[in-house]
Amino acid sequence: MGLTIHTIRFYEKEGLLDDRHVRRESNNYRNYSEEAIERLKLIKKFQSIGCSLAELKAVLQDYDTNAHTNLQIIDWIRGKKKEIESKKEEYDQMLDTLNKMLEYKTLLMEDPQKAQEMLKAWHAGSSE
Amino acid sequence: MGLTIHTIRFYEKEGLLDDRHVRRESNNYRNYSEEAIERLKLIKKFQSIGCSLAELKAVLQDYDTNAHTNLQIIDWIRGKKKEIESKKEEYDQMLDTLNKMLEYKTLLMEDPQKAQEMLKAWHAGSSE
DNA sequence: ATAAACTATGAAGTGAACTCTATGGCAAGC
DNA sequence: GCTTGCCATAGAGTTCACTTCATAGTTTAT
Repeated sequence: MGLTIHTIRFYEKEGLLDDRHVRRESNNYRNYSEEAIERLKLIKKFQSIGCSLAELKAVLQDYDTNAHTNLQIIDWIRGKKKEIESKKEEYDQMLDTLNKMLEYKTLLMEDPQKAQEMLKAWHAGSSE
Repeated sequence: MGLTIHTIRFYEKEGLLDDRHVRRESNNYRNYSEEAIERLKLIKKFQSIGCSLAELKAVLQDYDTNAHTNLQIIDWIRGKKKEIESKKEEYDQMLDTLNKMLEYKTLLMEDPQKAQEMLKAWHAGSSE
């Protein structure tokens, strides 16, 4: 599933997987449960959107101890949603920027003079 | 602008800023041009969407030498756009997941039994 | 039954992106 | 004129997330 054995053991060592996820066979070899696979997928997903392992560890532990922190978890989820939404906006802005760059570079190949003008107009507007 | 002096000097050392951006005064102190500020903003933006400094260095250098690589830059921009778009999709999926988690956790506080049912349904469906 | 290929452990190493330290020059305030 | 504070440099240290290494036990293939 795209993770090396070393990475998974590293996660285990860091406390992202516990006894429920990793059992030992008679020869001391690791045996990963279905839950482990679900959890690793979850880790990959959250990680890909910028969560650190430390953050994930804290949240996952809270999450599965089902402790007295449901409200805190709900807060965390809400916060994450906000983060993701603002990240998406940033991405939209970047797409705008990239589109401008693309337009400029394309124009530069077709009509360098007009490209120059475009550059000036852009610089004039970007001071704000 | 949210960067320490150390970070900026580090960028300079790494070749992300050059003579056009950083001039020296008679006492050898650095003097940053307007272009430097624009460039640092650009770096911050691109970095925040996951570009490495190495990648930025390469692209920026190509970009401002105005060398024979316009087509390559255009390709890079197109590639980046794709990346950003798929990243945005990932974020949407994450929002879904978070919404489900939120729903579950909220339900757990109101009606633990129903929450259990929800969890089972979710696990049954998530095998795909 | 012996070698090849897997598993285990703890610990050291890597690369990215800073961040800090040590040392010293210059400059302004009291 | 001396301290305080900013600037300079080179280089060491830090954090994160792995990744590799050294060593040793286990399983499988020939």
